[in-house]
Amino acid sequence: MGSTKTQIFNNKQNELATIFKVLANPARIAILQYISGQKACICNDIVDEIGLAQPTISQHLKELKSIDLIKGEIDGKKICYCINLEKWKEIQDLLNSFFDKTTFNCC
Amino acid sequence: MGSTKTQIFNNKQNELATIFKVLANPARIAILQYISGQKACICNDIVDEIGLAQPTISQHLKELKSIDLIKGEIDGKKICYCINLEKWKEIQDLLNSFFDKTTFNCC
DNA sequence: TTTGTATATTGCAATATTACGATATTAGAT
DNA sequence: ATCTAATATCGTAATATTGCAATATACAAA
Repeated sequence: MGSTKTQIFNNKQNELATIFKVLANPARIAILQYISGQKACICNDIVDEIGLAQPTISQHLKELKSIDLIKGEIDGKKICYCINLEKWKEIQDLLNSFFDKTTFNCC
Repeated sequence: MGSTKTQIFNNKQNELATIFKVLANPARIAILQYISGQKACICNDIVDEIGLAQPTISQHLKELKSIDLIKGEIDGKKICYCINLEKWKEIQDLLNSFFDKTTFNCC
């Protein structure tokens, strides 16, 4: 008890929930907005910008990476984090198809 | 420590995160899909359909109601839950505007 | 090769979420 | 009035998430 019963749902439902979960945090929203507005995206800049401790930011970046929403290119001792545009669009389409399919109403 | 530091983020970011959080559960996804495909949407039907206990479903419905994603009309001793189409579209637009604004890339 | 800087990982405390049994509430049926 | 069915609420156990200090790693510069 306590954990989500993923076994009783189908893959699509679990996948959607996972995507929503990654986005369900204001720090991660803020990180995505910040990354997408910058040319050079370094973790330490994000730390200064967002106002959370460096390990916390690093953890959030890891979660964003877990669904390939961002990608990090190593650049010397820094890492340049970028939006993964391809995946970004793919997820937007997936969410829209969820919203479009679930629109039929009963009342 | 432990709870999200909502104070350091702006209203839009927190609002988006809250919406994503409500959607970040396969049971709630399944409930939305089920409700939208039915004409008469009663909680007990949902319990049978989803396979979670009645109090659990009731709690999930409450969370969906908390952002007005669904509305429940009392019908005798039953309650007819329906997608709130207006809010549904509003949220879809909000998410799309987030995805569209955050698309600019650095790499 | 030591030093400094950027980022990741670990471990842990605080808090939130998920699920459900027990119980309450509400309303129609008997 | 009492019974029954549908739904909500309460209380609680299990698990997940958030955030951070401490520490590790990786690399460039001195």
